[in-house]
Amino acid sequence: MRVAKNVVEARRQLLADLLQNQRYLPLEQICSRLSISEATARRDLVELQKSGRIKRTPGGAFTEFSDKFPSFAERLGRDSDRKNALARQILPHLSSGSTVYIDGGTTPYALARLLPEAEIPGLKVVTNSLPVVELLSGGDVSLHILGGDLVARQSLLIGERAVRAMRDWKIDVSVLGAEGVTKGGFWNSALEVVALQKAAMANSKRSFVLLIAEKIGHRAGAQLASWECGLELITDATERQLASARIPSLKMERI
Amino acid sequence: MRVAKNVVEARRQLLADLLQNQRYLPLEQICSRLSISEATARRDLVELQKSGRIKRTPGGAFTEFSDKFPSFAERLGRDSDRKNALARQILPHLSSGSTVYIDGGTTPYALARLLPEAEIPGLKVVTNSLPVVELLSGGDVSLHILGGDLVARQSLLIGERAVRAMRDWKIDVSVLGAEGVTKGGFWNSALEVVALQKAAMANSKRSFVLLIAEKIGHRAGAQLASWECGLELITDATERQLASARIPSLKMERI
DNA sequence: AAATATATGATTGAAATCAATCATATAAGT
DNA sequence: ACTTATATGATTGATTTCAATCATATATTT
Repeated sequence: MRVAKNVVEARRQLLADLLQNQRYLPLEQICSRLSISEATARRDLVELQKSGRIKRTPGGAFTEFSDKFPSFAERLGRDSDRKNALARQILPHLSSGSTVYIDGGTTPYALARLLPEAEIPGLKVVTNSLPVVELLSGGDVSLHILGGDLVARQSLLIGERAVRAMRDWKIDVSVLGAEGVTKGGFWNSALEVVALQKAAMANSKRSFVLLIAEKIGHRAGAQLASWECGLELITDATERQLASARIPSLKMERI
Repeated sequence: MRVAKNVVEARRQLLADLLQNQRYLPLEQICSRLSISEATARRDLVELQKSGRIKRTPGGAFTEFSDKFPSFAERLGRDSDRKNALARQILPHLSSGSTVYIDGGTTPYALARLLPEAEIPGLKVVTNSLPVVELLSGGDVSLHILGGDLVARQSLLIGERAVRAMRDWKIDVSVLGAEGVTKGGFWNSALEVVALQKAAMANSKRSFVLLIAEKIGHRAGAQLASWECGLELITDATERQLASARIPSLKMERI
């Protein structure tokens, strides 16, 4: 029987995500996980293959792209030029021998991508982000990982143990991501993420938030910091965008 | 017709490399690229799958993991059948809801490979090994990572912070690797690795060392434990091999 | 040099997979 | 409300894939 178009599309998206995570799924598993018949599964696979999002094999399907940290990889591509530009503003603050904390999230990850070619001698990197670890492992920065609980979909470490591990560090520069900023301060979605970011701020001489223009004026569930906390904003938003969201133009770098 | 062993091994290595690069190859392509019959291709795939270096699909094969951890991947293939067999002895000790610590090293890694299909409900995995993280992330075990300093070549976490993080845990079963065992006890090469393993033992109800027969009688730079520490040996060595190294036959499982 | 072990390709029957077709229930269009 | 379009599950016969078996040539061992 016919079902609503959006239902079909949602299911196919789900299947694509599932395959991103699992890399390969036999047809049988696709059927059982999505509770659909073999015929429908095949039809979905045909469509997803047409749009190039997956590849099929006899008896299953897989994703060509597999970054090990998939949902992360999805978001990664978006606006990556602009994220790079933001991250580049951080580099002057990273002196040789200093310690930088790179937070989870795609924008701070952009900084990690710049580090190998920046060649800052004796730089120590502390992070809770597995993609950052994967990217920098084998390079010549000294790499340190907070412990904690893995949030698989985000591939980052959080939880009480991560916060405790953070307290062990003296950070020179923290680089954080956020969901939005309003005149009330900085916002993020998950409490546990914010808890760790607060710990990072408390242990850092300076803390930066990288934020692309679209996120100006947005707020989310958990407040990271108010404007009085010394958190510094780096954004590519224009003066007008900032003014219209009534962001106080305190410490801030624009590009 | 029989061909030299090294030829076979070289061809299989080539196939593994090919798959690393291509991610997925249909059987037909494998045959033509390596100029081998379907039967031989299948046999090669079976072997490579046994050693965990590839995964098969109907009509082809693909690689599950990136070569991000190269030196690790190198050692991985060797003796993997036997390592799997050793690791399998651990499974009965992992009850649902329990917490297992999986140490760095290729032998404990073999255990991680068994976990997804073992499907132990509510199992918590604590580890200092990034390959283990990579393997299990996205699966349905609850995954926790010790913090610490990354040893790039080994892709594992060590150092004082790792030891401290370990103290936060109550482990049911620790699974450790070692360089050798003598009548004097268990040995490993690096002091820092041993320090972490000792912490693991101290926080575990039971601790196992997986050791393939060749390592019986070897000693290395740092002593992990003497025989009185309750560390349990799981090995595929014969009674004779053990006797000739004068290993006391205390707690021990052989296969 | 002789005996043994084994890697290979070919074959084969069984099982799995595939695309196509069909009836039907329900969404979307009028 | 009525008609049309289509997403779905079931079925089917053709095709593909698989593991097992076998004969043979050549490594390896004795």
